[in-house]
Amino acid sequence: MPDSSFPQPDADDIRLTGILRALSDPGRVRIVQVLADGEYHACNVEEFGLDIQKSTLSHHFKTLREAGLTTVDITGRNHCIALRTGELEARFPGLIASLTSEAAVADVSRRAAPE
Amino acid sequence: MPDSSFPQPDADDIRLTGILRALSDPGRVRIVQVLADGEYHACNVEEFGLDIQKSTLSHHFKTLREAGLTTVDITGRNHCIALRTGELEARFPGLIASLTSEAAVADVSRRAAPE
DNA sequence: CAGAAGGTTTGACGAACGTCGAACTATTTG
DNA sequence: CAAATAGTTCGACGTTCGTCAAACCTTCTG
Repeated sequence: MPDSSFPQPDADDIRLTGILRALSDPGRVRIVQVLADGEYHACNVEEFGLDIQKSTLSHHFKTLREAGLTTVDITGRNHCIALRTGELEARFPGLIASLTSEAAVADVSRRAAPE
Repeated sequence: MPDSSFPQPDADDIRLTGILRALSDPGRVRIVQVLADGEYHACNVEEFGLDIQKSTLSHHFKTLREAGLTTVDITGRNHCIALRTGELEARFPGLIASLTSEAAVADVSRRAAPE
């Protein structure tokens, strides 16, 4: 059960447009791809290698969670997030798989257009 | 071959982040879903049922085309667009299929949250 | 209990975005 | 050739977004 102070939508309330809106930022796509291993990951900057401040990262976490993509686990002062893989697959079959495929990860890793 | 005055990226230059950026607008997602039948569709407002002005629609067409999602065919004064289905599938397998699945179309059709 | 550690929240700022109406271009029709 | 048609481009507008630094809140540690 998710922590009540970090609300997330019910599975039925996850909207495709909300997901796509959340994934319009390359950094957030990267986060989802890192989470694709199904594990919980610590909510710190090093974990995702994103060269942004922690307040910005926290904002991205919030955006992903409110879109229904992630869930949070809090133990002590450590926050961890994970993909809601099962619920997302049930709702939009194949979507997460295609976004975290080898081709997708390779494309996002190569950040911008090679000049 | 695409018309030179409506440039589109080569298949290899289609970026996932570009696609997701283009699809962050619900109207553009809707357009892609209408195009999912593989046919060319006229570039007019009625075709997509989107309650926006034609200048706005044209802006959406441009965004989709520059992201590599669509291609244009011009005959006389009629412009038609189609999804670049094959190239997109080759580049990001399963992505378009998941975005235009029955579940995805149903979700986007039900525009906002039911109160 | 004082301080450190791990993240979140707040407020502000500039950039990017969706939208529209008006002007424009090219083609077809009378 | 003049008017109509199909759609794009331009310029302007209000809004939303990503970003950061600073303040904040909990939990852990000495």
